Amino acid sequence: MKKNEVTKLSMSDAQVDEAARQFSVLAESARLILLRELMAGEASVGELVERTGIKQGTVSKHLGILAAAGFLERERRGNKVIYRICDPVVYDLCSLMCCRLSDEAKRRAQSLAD
Amino acid sequence: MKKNEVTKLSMSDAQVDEAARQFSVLAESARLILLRELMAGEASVGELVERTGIKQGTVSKHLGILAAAGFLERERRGNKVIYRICDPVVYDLCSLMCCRLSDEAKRRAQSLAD
DNA sequence: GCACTATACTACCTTATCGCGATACTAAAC
DNA sequence: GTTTAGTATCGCGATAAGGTAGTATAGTGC
Repeated sequence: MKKNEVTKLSMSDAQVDEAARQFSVLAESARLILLRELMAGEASVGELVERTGIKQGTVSKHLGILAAAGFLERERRGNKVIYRICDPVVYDLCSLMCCRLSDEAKRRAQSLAD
Repeated sequence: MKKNEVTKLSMSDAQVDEAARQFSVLAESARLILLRELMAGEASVGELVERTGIKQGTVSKHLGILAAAGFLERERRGNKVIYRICDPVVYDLCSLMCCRLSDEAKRRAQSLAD
């Protein structure tokens, strides 16, 4: 499957639903913050709670959602659970979105200059 | 800003919020369906209503959301309004997600084989 | 101006999901 | 086996978003 062929007309409605579901997993500030932390390397739930200030239950829930979506993988290590990014696509998706945001910012600055 | 530097640790919480908002725009089946149609070329609201079977009010609303997010641009042509994709990033984001989905499918098939 | 078509806007209801607190589970340590 | 730290889950209230119907606005042709 080549990149530019994939999205043109070949997606079934079921695939569209699934894609939407995948995007919705990334459409949450808390989850992006967790991903951002995990981009620096694997971490346990407790470490992420400490670093982000998000409540434990909430962190656990979001990590579960990210793992269920296939972005993260879990590993039990003693009485801790380690999460790490297991799909490099995460980096690409976030990079694209970030570039897009900076471009938008430039565009808006341009508009203001008029 | 280089691609692989962007998302590592440099995003502020405000940028994360904005990124989440952008992803949430794509986290909707109806909007992905409209994007899929528009990937074949520009189209009017009426044409999109016809092709997708989605109600006019709903189509108009979603097109408005996509345009507000900077994915689409509007052009009034007579008594019709034409929409078209104005940000090529859309193709990349959707391609990445589609490739990811097919990979996931393969992974799941592999798991079933065990 | 008047009818007709195309698009946008508003209000309402429904559904989904977030964050939180409390609680239950799991594994190590004693 | 009991305790303790770490993690997961459940139930709740609140908030946000989607879909629809109805209405308003804008352009076209007579």
